[in-house]
Amino acid sequence: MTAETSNLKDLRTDTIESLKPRDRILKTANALFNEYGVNTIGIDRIIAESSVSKRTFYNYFTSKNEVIAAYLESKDWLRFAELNKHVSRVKGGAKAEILAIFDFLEQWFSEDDFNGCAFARGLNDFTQEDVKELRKKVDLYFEHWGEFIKSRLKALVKPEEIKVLFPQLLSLITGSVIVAQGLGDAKVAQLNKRIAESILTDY
Amino acid sequence: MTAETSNLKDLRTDTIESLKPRDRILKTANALFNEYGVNTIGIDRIIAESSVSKRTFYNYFTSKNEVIAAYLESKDWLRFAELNKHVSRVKGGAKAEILAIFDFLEQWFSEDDFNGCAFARGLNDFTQEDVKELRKKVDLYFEHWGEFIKSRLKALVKPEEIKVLFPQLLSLITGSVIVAQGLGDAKVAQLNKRIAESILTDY
DNA sequence: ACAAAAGTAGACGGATCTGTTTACTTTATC
DNA sequence: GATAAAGTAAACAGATCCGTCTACTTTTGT
Repeated sequence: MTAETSNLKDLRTDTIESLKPRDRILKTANALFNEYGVNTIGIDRIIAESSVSKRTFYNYFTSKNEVIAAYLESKDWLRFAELNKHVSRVKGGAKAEILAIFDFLEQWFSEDDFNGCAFARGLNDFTQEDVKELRKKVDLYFEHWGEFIKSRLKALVKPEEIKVLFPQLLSLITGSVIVAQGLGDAKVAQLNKRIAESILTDY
Repeated sequence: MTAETSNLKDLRTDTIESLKPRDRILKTANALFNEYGVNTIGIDRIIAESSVSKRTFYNYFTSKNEVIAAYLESKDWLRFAELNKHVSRVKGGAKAEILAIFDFLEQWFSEDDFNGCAFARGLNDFTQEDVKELRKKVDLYFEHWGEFIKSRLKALVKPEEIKVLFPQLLSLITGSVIVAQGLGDAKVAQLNKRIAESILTDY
């Protein structure tokens, strides 16, 4: 995330009116993209709901894709900021930190604006040539999960076992998201935490 | 699926030229929707690539949404037709049949046109009012997974345990899809099969 | 063989979307 | 307080997309 980019965490506590134009745009875009997806939301809608003129919009962003990129960057940054904050309170080493992911997920799924994962969406949305840069943001997000999980696994298991445990844990995480979204059931995170415990039981 | 609707399995073996107009449309739409998603593909593209006139298109389908609906119905029908065929060869009762899902998944992920799950996409694509009917098709698909899995679990465990095991198994399945798509790794299905074995180990 | 059905080709209207531009107003800075 | 920066409002071009329609040709059934 660039230095001049506000992050969404700050924006969440402010009212739209109190924000500067650029942050109003970001906050509105975040809400709309989150609810309806980046494809079905147009620039005009973002402009109207953020009470900003079109000229101002294009003064801060050179294109729609750039807003989407900023949206993804913010999501990525915020998700891991919150995850790290959550995990930092956990005592018990690498294993406990991995298991804490699922408590974090349950919390996330319980937010009233939870609507699936923007990056899982992105796997499907950003397949065309003109959105390759956005697809890179998606890949980055999954790499961040890789860094988070593998750095903990390294303290627990041998390198060969990471090749098994990492895809398994990532499946449990992403599967939780889909099931929570599809069945509307946040508790699935705790059910999958039990599985994570069992596959890490010897460590 | 309605009686006059051809299924995609039949269409796969035929060349485009040998097919009747309606089937050419379906086959082309299937390929394009699968690769680029239903939102980024327009009617004109489908018409051009299926070598059909616009009039003919609208003679068989009253709207774009109707083609998407037919596409989803075909996918749903074909997926469970193949899954049931796969499972029917398995000896070993309900548990073995559940585990066979993951072999089926690996096979699916290894297809060269694998590009994630149309219904996981649909969870995100079909949120607007005018595509409620399409969202219903998505819900139906997940209900079919529920029927498939729960009917087997009933033979193995008590009803309360189904409430735990079903979301867990569905997470492993959907998580496999996302990870296979995101990391491009079909082998994740086998890794998750091990987990499924362990959570069903006492049955 | 001939009429009806089904097909092709493609123009067209109306809507929508992105991004540019013009004309004017407010805000901020020195 | 004057000037420059930043904002509003909205028209506009160009592209795309869905669905309708006209005009013509091919196929099919009896």
